[in-house]
Amino acid sequence: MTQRITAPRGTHDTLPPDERLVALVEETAARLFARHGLREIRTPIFEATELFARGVGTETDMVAKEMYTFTDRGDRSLTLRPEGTAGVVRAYVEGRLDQALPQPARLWYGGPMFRYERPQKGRQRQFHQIGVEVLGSSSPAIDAEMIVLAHDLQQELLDAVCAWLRDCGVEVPAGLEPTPLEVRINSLGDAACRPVYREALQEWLRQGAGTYCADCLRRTESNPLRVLDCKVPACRTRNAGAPRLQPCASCQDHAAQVRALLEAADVRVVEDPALVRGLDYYSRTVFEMVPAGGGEAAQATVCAGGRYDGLVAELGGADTPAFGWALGLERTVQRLETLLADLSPQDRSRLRADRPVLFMGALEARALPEVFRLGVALRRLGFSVQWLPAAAKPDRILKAAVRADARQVLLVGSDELSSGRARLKDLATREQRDVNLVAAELGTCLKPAGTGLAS
RNA sequence: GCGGGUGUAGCCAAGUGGUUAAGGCAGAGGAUUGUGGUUCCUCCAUUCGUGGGUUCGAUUCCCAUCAUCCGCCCCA
Repeated sequence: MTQRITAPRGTHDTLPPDERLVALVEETAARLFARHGLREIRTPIFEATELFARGVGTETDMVAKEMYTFTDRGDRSLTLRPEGTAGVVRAYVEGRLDQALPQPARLWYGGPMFRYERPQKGRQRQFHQIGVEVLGSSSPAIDAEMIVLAHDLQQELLDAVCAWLRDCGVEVPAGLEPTPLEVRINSLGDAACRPVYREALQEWLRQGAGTYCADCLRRTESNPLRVLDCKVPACRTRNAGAPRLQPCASCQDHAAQVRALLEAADVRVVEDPALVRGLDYYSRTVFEMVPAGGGEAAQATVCAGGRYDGLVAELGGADTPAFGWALGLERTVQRLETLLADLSPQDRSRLRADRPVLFMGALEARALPEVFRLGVALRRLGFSVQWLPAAAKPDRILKAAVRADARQVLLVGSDELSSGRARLKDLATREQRDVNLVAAELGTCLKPAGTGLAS
């Protein structure tokens, strides 16, 4: 046998029934985005390397060691995008969306991202994000609106999956759900107050240098805020006495308003002063959604984002405040999968996009064209129809119909061909009724199947 | 990038330095003579992730490699 080619490390195929889960997330998100007036934006999967270096920050791990960078035949340095925001901002500036769209511009995107990392559960080299970006407003109401959106999306997803299971005729397992998410939030300050704090913190850390772990010593110089996030117990204790950010008046005000608005929307948040994001562009509000109860799974952050008021200018646009977040598609699907975890193989096999309303089979080869013709006509009328592509005995067709989870079944043999009539059987009630072999007429006799969200 | 675990069919999984690698689920075909999920029968790994080595002989021991998982780093 020839050498088999496998999927590259850190990539995966999406196979049924997960493909439905993925589509459900995409559909649900798109629906919710539309309600918020967000428009989709599609940007290239690769960009000039310089874009990420400047936008995300040269010192970040993402840029320093995780980029898929290559040189094309024109000797340009290009990089497979490791995140979505930089590309969207680039397009916003390049496409003059500050003028072409009413401000703030409300955008969403989705697609694959690439980071060269050691794969683990919840962390792939090619993964997918769905994200939102609102550019052109510094209002705390935007922060709050987008965080509420992220929060509500998760609930809608659970509802959508449950609805889908019901449509498939599968019992929704009681009490079986993913651990609830909690929204953690922090303010990083702005261009006025953050540098001052950073300096002060760095100074404080250097004084106590001897008592910190090696990572923290390194981070003291590269990214002092991150020291506060260290998990080593000794460092944690020590950090309790670290100076806190003294946000300037406007930052305090901003944070307070975000808090108040979230409260008004009944979204509970956990203030987390240690919350630091790994990308340089964040300012003021940052947040992430993690399973409540803290650290069971290491790679469990489902959604994260924040305000990035300086990025647009950094990338050559006008001074434009903005807010955005991204959710990890695989991590989201992983959570939803817990709803399917306990299903029997029988139930599992019923998980499909669309339950057929009719299953057809030919009893003799000469009836096959008629079955085919009817099937085509019914599908053109909008019905979900399946059939056995070869003549078979009745019990065989019935079995196949049951396995396809069809509502009704129609057998066509020589008797039916000559009379032009056949018996339409309901698989649940076993009742049969006489129908003409005319698609339009047949259509009126078909019982609607559960159609899920597709309808 | 660092440290560790695992790798037998689509899934779960037994197994041993020695001719033919259990079993279950799923899948395919058939029987019960134009009407179904039961039952019954048959089939479904020349091969134990891959490549070397040790050995008379390796799925079993050793090395390498690949993949995956856990922790760290970091992140969605």
